[in-house]
Amino acid sequence: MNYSPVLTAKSRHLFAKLLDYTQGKNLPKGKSLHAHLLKTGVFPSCPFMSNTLVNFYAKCHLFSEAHLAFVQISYKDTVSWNCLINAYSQLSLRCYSLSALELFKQMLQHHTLPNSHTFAGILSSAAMLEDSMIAQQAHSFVLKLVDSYDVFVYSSLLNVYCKLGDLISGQKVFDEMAEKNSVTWATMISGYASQRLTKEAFSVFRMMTAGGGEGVNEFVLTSLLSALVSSEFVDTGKQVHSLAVKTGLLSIVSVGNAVLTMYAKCDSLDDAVQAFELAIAKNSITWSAMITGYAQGGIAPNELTIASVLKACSSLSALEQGKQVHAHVVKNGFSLEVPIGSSLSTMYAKCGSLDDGNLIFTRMPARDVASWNAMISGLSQNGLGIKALELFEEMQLEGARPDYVTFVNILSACSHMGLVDRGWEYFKLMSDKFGEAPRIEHHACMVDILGRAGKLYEATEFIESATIEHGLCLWRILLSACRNHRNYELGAYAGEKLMELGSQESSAYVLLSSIYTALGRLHDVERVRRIMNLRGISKEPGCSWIELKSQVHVFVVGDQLHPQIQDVRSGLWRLSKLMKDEECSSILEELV
DNA sequence: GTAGGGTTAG
Repeated sequence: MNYSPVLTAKSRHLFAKLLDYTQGKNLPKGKSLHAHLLKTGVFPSCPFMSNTLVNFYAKCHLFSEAHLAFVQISYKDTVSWNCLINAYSQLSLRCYSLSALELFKQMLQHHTLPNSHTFAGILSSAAMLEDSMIAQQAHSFVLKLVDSYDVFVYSSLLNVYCKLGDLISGQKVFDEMAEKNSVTWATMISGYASQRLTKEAFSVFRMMTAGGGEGVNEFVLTSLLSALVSSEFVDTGKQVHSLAVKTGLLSIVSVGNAVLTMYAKCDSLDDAVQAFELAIAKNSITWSAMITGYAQGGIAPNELTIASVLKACSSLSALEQGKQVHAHVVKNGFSLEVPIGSSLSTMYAKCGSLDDGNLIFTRMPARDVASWNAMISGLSQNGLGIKALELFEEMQLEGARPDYVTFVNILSACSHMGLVDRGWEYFKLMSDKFGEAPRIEHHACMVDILGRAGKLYEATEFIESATIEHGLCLWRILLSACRNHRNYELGAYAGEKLMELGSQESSAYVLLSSIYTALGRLHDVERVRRIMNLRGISKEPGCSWIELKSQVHVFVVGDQLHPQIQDVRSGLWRLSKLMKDEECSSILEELV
């Protein structure tokens, strides 16, 4: 069946909607439009509607859906292939770059002619893989198939040569380009910067700004700043810094980070610290840069700075960097008093290095409540709940006064170990002995304790008698517990409460509708879905990643793409079987 | 009518 290339007014309207959903990553609406297009036969026979659908799933990061839609398209044209190839190459992960190249091979085998859009993606995959063979092959393809000097393709080509360290070829491509834009300039500058060719990087920048400062953006500035790598450039660095202020670009986090790093590399640690303290936006890179700056600078920061850097290490679980700071503490002869001792033990405990944390903790001349809390929570989170409770007793013997955080920690320890009575005991002790009114966190812990232990009606009664605001999260915890214990009636009750209270969490709605499905109440399933749509709540695809040998592996729900996905699945199956005996398989069942 | 390129740390 061939589809007429001319769209009716109605189809044109639907097409505009699909584009709209793609931009807004509106998964539920896009999916229901997909179903409609399938019913009317527009998908998979209408080429550009189908291509847009592939792109829609790719933009929503549902790659298996995108792949499936792509496979189903009746007549795959160049754009169909490009949608999928570029979706993979944009992920900037080695395994997906390989998938992009594999698709390109298949595209050629299907006698589909690639065009400039194809090469933009293929070249960025080649850059990701730092594969010079692929780069050269793609280059000769470009010379044959892309007639004009397409600025996208040539920027990618320039980029791949820069990544390979071949600045001769890079400069040649750069010179040949008829049209240059900010991306081109930034790429050329960063190419020279990465080879520590500071003079060349700056001469490119001067060429760029010769006709006024147009086109200077955050990419250009960060690239330029990265070229300033030693103290001889500190004055130049200050000029670039002031340019960043003048243009207002300093408020962008990447620019702020680059300024900080520049000062640290130019041995101007005071300026780096000032840049850090004045930074409007900070992220993990900011902290990382500051820590490295201290580590390389050899200048001893004061106690409070060390403490705040250690705190950053804790929240980022940055054990290696935390150790670097510890080395500084030792080298510069700081004592283990508060705040340094406290933040050090906290850092080790939060990073899961309990023995080191405990060592610091016991050596401290005096401990503040934060160090007690950190050790207690470290023990509890690493499966040593009994030890956590013992430490709580020890804390009281030493005369330290527990605060509300302490109680959150010991209640969650009780929850992990299934200690219902102890939980109640501590919950009451909190107000009776220490005059601390239980907060929402403590209520949440209690619901969790009761829920895990299967005391679902007691938990319900607890929630309904609680005189505390934000009861929403309590019902949410109960709902999960009901699902785990397969008490669907009570689960439906909790779910209805959540909807009534106007929960915005997609997972609550999904759970509730799955409970109604299990109960066979299909019109209720429909009702929940309707309310969810009405309130504009969409289900974000679950995504997780781990780092192995400096390579990040990403997994999305329904993933078919990871090269070892079969091994991962069979591994999960094995684990699930093992866990069946332990009666906790419900968590894994959803994964497999 | 649908698809594309670049930066900062370690």
